[in-house]
Amino acid sequence: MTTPNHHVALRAELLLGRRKLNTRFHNLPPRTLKRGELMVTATSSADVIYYLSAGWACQFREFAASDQAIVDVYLPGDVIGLDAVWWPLPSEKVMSLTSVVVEVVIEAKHALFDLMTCRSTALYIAWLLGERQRRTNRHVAAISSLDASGRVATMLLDFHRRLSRSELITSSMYNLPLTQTQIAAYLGLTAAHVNRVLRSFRQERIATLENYCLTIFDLERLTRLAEDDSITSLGEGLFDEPTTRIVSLMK
Amino acid sequence: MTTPNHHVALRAELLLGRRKLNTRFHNLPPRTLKRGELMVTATSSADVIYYLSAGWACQFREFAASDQAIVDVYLPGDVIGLDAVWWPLPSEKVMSLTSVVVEVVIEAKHALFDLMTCRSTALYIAWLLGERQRRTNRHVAAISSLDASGRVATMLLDFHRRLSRSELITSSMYNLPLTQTQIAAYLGLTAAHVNRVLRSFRQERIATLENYCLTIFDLERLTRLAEDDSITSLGEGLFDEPTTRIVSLMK
DNA sequence: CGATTCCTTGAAGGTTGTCAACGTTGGTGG
DNA sequence: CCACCAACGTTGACAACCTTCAAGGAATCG
Repeated sequence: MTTPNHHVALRAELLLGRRKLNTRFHNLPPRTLKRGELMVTATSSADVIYYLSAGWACQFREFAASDQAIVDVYLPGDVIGLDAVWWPLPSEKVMSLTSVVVEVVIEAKHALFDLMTCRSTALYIAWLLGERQRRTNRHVAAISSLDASGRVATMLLDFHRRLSRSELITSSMYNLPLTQTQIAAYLGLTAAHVNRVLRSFRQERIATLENYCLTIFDLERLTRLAEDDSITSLGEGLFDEPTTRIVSLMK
Repeated sequence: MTTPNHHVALRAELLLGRRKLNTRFHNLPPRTLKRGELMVTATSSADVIYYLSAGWACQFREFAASDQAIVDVYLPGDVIGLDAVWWPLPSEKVMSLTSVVVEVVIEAKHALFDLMTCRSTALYIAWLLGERQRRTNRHVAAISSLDASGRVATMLLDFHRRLSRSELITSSMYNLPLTQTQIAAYLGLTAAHVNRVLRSFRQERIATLENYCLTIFDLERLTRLAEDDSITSLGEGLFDEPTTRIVSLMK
């Protein structure tokens, strides 16, 4: 049914939508924020959509006082606020992790009507939301089924892949502006244990994180850690039928 | 800036979009699936969007053989496949947890063009994607910062809230068609430990899960478990400045 | 040079996973 | 109808992983 032509047409339409969205803020002055500032607070209504031109940011949720979970990390080129525009009060906040330059895509909720009137823009926005969802799904799977070293490895590789895709990452080395406390809040661990995992990575010559700069030594082993390494030997289950093995969640 | 008028207009537009989307499948015959069938497989391309009329389903990711993480659970009234339409090969699969009735919203990728041409439909689809993202964010926060009983409590309350919103849940009692193994895969635990938590809930007269039927006895305590209960006494941190306490992720 | 934040490390303890076994249930075929 | 089998629930003992707590060091900033 779906011929390659449709893929091409969809891709072209998405690119057009991105261009149209970008024209919205090319005449507006960008905003700059210092490290640690809140972008989408509970006070100001959340009807703002930002384009993150430079710097990192994170979206987090406060459970009780002094206990926060980082839900997502935004890198340069990401769009912030798409998931929160629809609701009057955001349940999460967005904070800059570094100095940050943002462009305002829309400022008030009624601008959504203009935005979604254009088909290519609407397609592009849905595409952005879908991509974000996919990223979060990977994160959920990693957090819920990998141990600490697997989670750290997944995070390091995810940042690396996203940076490589958009910016020019020369080699296996990039700037990672998260404190270990923030990494812990992102991965569902404690800062102490993140530190231990990083130390083991350093000792095993897999990767090292010094002064907020990550260097990957052994990409292959890092990738293996990020996948599920709980299966080291497969000798015992050799006589299982393939059906029970493949869909073991049921039947 | 954003007056109440815009909220009203947005709400009206969203309702219109939902109606328009529903008309797409009101003339198509629904599909029925048995329990444990795959809906969005890797073999058939993922260009399908379903509306889940009846039954439960789940989206899961396979790490290695026999190790699966359930990323999301779909309830009647949910739309399935919105996050995966854009990509040629889906990284996750969707499986029915019960017998299921689904309506086909779109069958092939090029139908997206029609869909997004209409502004109200485009708005509604973006709203659906945003709602899904919010739900996942809550899930991430719960998994990464709550212990086992907190996660189970969060899940039970989430299902209860979603069912109450759409269907007619008489009281604090609903059908929960997940096996304990699946609950574990959803919450990042093991089946054995889920069992222990459920037993403690039963013994403490908080809630009970028997024959896939959940009964909530003590809604208040369940809610307290779902929030962060790591703060039992707040006597020690009394002299902290409020600033360091509120934004402890930084500064 | 305090003061603060962040990194680092060790010891102790708790929560959770692993493994094994058994009981129950429901479905299937003899 | 019964026997068998598979899937699910249940439980206990033990180990592993991770957290908690505490303390100290390094770096940055006023």
